[in-house]
Order: sequence, then structure tokens, then C-alpha cells
Amino acid sequence: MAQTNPPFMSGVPELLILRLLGRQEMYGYEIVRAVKLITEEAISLGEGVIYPVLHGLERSGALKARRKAVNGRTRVYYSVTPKGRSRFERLTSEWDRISGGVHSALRSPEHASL
Amino acid sequence: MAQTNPPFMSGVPELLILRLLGRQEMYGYEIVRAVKLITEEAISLGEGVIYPVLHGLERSGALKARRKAVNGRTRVYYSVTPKGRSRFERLTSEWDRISGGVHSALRSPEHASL
DNA sequence: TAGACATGCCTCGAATCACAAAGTACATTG
DNA sequence: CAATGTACTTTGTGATTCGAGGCATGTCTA
Repeated sequence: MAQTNPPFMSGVPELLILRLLGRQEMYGYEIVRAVKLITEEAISLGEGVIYPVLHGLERSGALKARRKAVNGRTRVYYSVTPKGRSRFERLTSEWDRISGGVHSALRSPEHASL
Repeated sequence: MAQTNPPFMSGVPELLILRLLGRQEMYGYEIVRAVKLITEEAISLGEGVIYPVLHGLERSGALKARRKAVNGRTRVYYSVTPKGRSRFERLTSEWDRISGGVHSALRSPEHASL
């Protein structure tokens, strides 16, 4: 039933994709598997998530694509542009801010005086 | 224009509210200020976010409300029910999973072999 | 030959939910 | 009286995550 707006996932697919493509170019199907690996099985993204994000990032100039035939199949390899790199940095600092804030809240003493 | 789906914020208001009300009962306007404090200014939620979440959690049985007159004004104090507590625990472990996964991804070595 | 399974890309519909802005009302203070 | 702080409410918006499904090719096995 396509549980939408799943808690804590907004922005995450984009962040992870930019992270992966910052190391090396990759194609969609490969990214699906790679996400599981780098998140240590904590996060799993389906193709229905990956491809739309990829297309959106390409359209906004954060990624560029090149088609490559391998074994009679066509793969679309993506790599980050300078624009994508700065987007990744902005997102990363956003992530640090939010997750830091939540962490403070969760760890803050049980009977702090407000 | 109400920047919607702001990165990394989905589920966060609910988590923070449940966290605060787990310590002591509070009313909406108070929560708005408290969120800034416990997140160390990292996160700030407007009333337009707090109140709808409060109503939703009450409707779903996670919170109960009681009205209290103070200084000629009426305040609605909320406190968590057992249902709310277990919801908080579920959300917390979700948060740990996701943020742990993202953290792994961001810290994972630049040239890991996938 | 057929069947199953992995690879590889794509689209669709659904439902959510965080947000800004604006509005109401009363109290206090200068 | 005007301004500010308290306290609660409603509305419109739209970006986005997700599952399910479709299509096509390659490989492996019985």
C-alpha cells in the first residue's frame, strides 16, 4: 500500500545517491544494491525510488548521465557534476544539523528544567 | 510557500513531541519553545506544525488532553498514554536504524569496494 | 525447449505531512 | 490606546517515498 512519507526517510534517498556517485559513477540497478551495503543493511531502497530521484537530479543539473552498452544490455551511468557536489554538501550539513538536534533531544536528561 | 517535504524532517516533529511529553505534561505553545531548547536551537517547529500533530496523536490514542484555566486563559495540557509510550519506542528505534544507516554511509571509506 | 531467475530500466497511483501565513482572542505593559 | 506576548486554530500546497507492475534481455538448468 505504498506506505508514504515513512518516518525519517525524507531526503535520505537523494543524500545516499549523491554520496555513492561522489566516489564513482554507477548505474541505477547497481545503486540499489550499493545502498544496502554502505548503510549496513539498515536502509533498502527499491528501484521505484532510485530511478525517479536519478532523473530528478539529472534534470536539475546535479548529475550527468551516459549510456553504455554492456553484455548486450544498456546501462545508464550517472556521475555528479560540480552542482551536484555542492548540493551534496548542503544536504550533508542539513543532515548533521537535524540529526544532531534529534540526538540532543533524545539524550537530554529526563528531568531537565525547561 | 511552505517548502514541503523539507529534507530529513519527516517524522521528527512527532518524535520530539512524544519525547517531551514523556517527561511531563505540556501544552502546545510551551512545546514550541521547548523544542528549540532540547534540540539546542538546531530545530525549530512552528505552531502550524505542533498543533496538528498534537491533535493527530490524541485522536490516535497516543496522547490524552486536559483543559486547564491559567490566568484567565485556557491551556490544553497533553500527556502520553501507554499507547503513546510504545509508539515513542517504535519511532525511536526507527530513528536509530535510519540515522545509523545514513551515518554509516557518510562515514564509509571513500574507495570502499562494492 | 522450457522454465526460472537475475539483470536493467521504467511508470504509475497513492497518500502523506511539514510548512508558512493568517486569523482569533485575551492579558499585560508602557 | 497601541503594542507585545500568550494560546490555539485552520488552510493550501506539493514534493516525495513507496509498492507494484511492466518490458526486455541474458544465463543457467533440467
